[in-house]
Amino acid sequence: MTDTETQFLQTYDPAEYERPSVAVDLILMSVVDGAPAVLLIRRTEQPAKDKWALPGGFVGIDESLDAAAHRVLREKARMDDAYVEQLYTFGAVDRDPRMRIISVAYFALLPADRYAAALKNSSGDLTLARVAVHWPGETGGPVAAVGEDGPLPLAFDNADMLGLAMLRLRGKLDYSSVGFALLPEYFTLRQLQDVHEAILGVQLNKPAFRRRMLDKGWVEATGEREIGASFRPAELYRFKPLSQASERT
Amino acid sequence: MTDTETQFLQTYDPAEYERPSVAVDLILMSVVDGAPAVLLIRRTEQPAKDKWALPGGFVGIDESLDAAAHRVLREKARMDDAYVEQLYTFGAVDRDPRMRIISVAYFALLPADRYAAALKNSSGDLTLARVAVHWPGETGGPVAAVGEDGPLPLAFDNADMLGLAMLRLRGKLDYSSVGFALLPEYFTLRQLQDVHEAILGVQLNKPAFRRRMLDKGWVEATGEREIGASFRPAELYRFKPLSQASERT
DNA sequence: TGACTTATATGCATAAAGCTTCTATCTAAT
DNA sequence: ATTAGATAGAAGCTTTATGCATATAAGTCA
Repeated sequence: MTDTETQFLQTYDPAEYERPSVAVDLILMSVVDGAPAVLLIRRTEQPAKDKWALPGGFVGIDESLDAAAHRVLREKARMDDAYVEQLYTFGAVDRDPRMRIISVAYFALLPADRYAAALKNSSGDLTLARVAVHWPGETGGPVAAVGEDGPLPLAFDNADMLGLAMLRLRGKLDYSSVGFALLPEYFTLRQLQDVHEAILGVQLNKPAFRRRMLDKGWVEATGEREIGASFRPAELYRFKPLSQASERT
Repeated sequence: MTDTETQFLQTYDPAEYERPSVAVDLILMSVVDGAPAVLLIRRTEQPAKDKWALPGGFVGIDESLDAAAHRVLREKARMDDAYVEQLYTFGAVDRDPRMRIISVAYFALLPADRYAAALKNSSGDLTLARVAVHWPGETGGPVAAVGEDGPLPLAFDNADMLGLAMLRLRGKLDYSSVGFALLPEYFTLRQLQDVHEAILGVQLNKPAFRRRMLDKGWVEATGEREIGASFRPAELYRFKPLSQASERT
């Protein structure tokens, strides 16, 4: 910083504007039993008491947005090392009845088996709800969450956040490697296709899907085969990031 | 709002967290003479004095993010009625030396001829700088702004914002109708192709481009032809939004 | 051993996209 | 009036991606 900049700072009044609160919300998704799923927390306090909310938290004054998202992932969702990507910032004036809160939504992806521990210790305030998308393709719009015993009412604008996350996921699935964040390290091409079908909500053609995945160069055959299959075991593949950094954001 | 929520609000302390400032920055782009261009404002105050910055402003406590973006478009960029879309939120702790400022970047598009009035009245503090993208395809990364007399140094993280805007634009150009926001109401297919080539930074095949545009059903022939052309005048087309709402976000 | 089921490969039809070439239509020069 | 020059626009061929049907391979289990 230059000397003149330092001088400037001493005369600057940062209290000139009334400031909103800034939060991050996490759309932590997975694919469970052939359907997209999202991690929700039951609200025990007002507002929106007893509704279900995305894990979130306020952004600290000395904390970057990305750091806040990872902190929420750790502390509220009890997970670590997920694929995390900023999604959209929700800034309607009345989106939270308490006060003005601007929320930066992040979406995060983890394979289904990574949720088991967190859900066990949660004593019912955490749940991995099925996501019910009622629009075709990439139409967009809010989506609902469904638990074991029916629909789970979502707090605030969380249905919109969830809808936008599904939209983004559908859009990125085919030209980026996000899909692999939903699978364990070793997987069969059938599992990969199941994940794609769950996210997209459509059936895909098997030979074409397989060809496309292999042609993209994202997957690497291991020579190993799955075990415990009732019939012919499929070959196990591994995700192989492209050497050329040629992915969209 | 329920009675219990009202009761809750009376006991809630909104001053619990130290809050960051929230701003919006506008990447207002166009295509001028076959090259992408962006509207910049010369900074006359510290910090980053004499550097060039994207038009921006703080978000009012009773103002939505989208409303703030449109206000900046009107007041700082002196434009109205542009295509405006939220891009990304920049939240690094030290991105502004004055204080913690989280900035929600919006990108906006206007045809080149719409800038003339604003630039005339601006007495040199506004400029429409050429955007120099040095990465191919959708690699991503910061990009530079170039004025009449060479590079224009950008303030803060504005080069990153500009880079992300170019990336998003490249990504959306082919499957969404954003390209038409850069053209006047009536345009030739050649003009449309020129815009696409400027944004993408590559030459496109003419017959293929024409077929694709016509097949998508986005353009509508008017029967009119351009005037003043030195040779055979091309037919004028008009943008025709699809009846089915089938666009990605 | 053979029926059953899924994995994997192959061949064909269709559709989209790139490339080349041809024709049409205007201006401007002679 | 005629023609050269330049671009618009159309048509045909080739290549490539994708959908679909089918054949073969490789396991389990009765």
